[in-house]
Amino acid sequence: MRKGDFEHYEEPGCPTEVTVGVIGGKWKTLILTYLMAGPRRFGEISRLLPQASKRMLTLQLRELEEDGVIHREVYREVPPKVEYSLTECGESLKPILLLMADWGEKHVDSKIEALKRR
Amino acid sequence: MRKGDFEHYEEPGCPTEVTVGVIGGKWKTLILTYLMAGPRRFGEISRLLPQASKRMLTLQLRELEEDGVIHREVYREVPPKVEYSLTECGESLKPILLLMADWGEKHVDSKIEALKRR
DNA sequence: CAGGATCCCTAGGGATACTG
DNA sequence: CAGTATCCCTAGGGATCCTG
Repeated sequence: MRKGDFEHYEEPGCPTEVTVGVIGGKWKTLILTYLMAGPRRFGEISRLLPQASKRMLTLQLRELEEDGVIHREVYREVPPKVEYSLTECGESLKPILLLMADWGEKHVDSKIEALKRR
Repeated sequence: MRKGDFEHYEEPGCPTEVTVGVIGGKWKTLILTYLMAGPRRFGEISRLLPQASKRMLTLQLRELEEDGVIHREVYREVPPKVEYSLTECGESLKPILLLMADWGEKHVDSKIEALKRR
C-alpha cells in the first residue's frame, strides 16, 4: 500500500477521500488536465510542468497508472517513445477537471492578490 | 508568498494551477467538503479528520482563510469557541466538491483493489 | 477549547550520473 | 528519449508543552 495513503479504508470515511487519493498528488491534477487534450509524450508533459523534476513526474505518472486513470503506451523504437493518455476511467474525471479549470480562471486575480499580501 | 506555491504566477500557466493552489493541500478538500453541510467547530473538524494533527489542521485552515474560501468566526466565551464556514467564494467550489464526492463513491471499490495490489 | 511555540526527526524530493 | 539508481539534504509535519 502506498504509505499514508488511505490507510483506513476499512472504515468508510468520506468518498471524497478516494478522489483525493487518486488526483491529490502534487502534479496529478495538472497532468490529467493536460492529457484531456489527447495523448502526450513524457517529454511534452515535462516541458508543460517545468517545476516538476523528471523523477517526480515519473513517480506521479506511475501512481496514476496504478490507479487506472492513465494508460502508458511504449513504442519500441530508437529513440524510445512513450505516450500517456487518459483511460476510460480517467475520462470520467473530465467534468471535475473542467470545473477546476473554470474556477481557476475566474479566481486567478484574487489568488494573485492573496499571494502578494503574504 | 507561501513557499513553492504558485511562485511563477507572472507567467499565466494553466488556470487549474490556481484551483490546485487553493484546494490542493493535504486536508483542504476534505475540510471544505465537511463545511458544505454548514459551519463546524475546530474540534468537530478535528474529529472528522482523526489522521490530521491539530497542528496541521490549524495550518490548513489558516491557508484556506487567507485564500478567502472559508471564514473564521471567534466567539469570545469561556471556553473559547471557533466556527469555520464557507465564504461565498468557498460556496462556489461546491460543484467541484460534489463531483469529487460522486466520483469517489463510484470508484471506491476499484481504488481499494488497487491499494490491495501493492 | 482552540490553538501557539519548540524541538526534533524522517521521508519526500532535488541533483547528478548512468542505461536500454 | 525516457527513464532508473544513488546520494544527500531540508522542510514538512509529529510530539509535547504551554496559554488566552
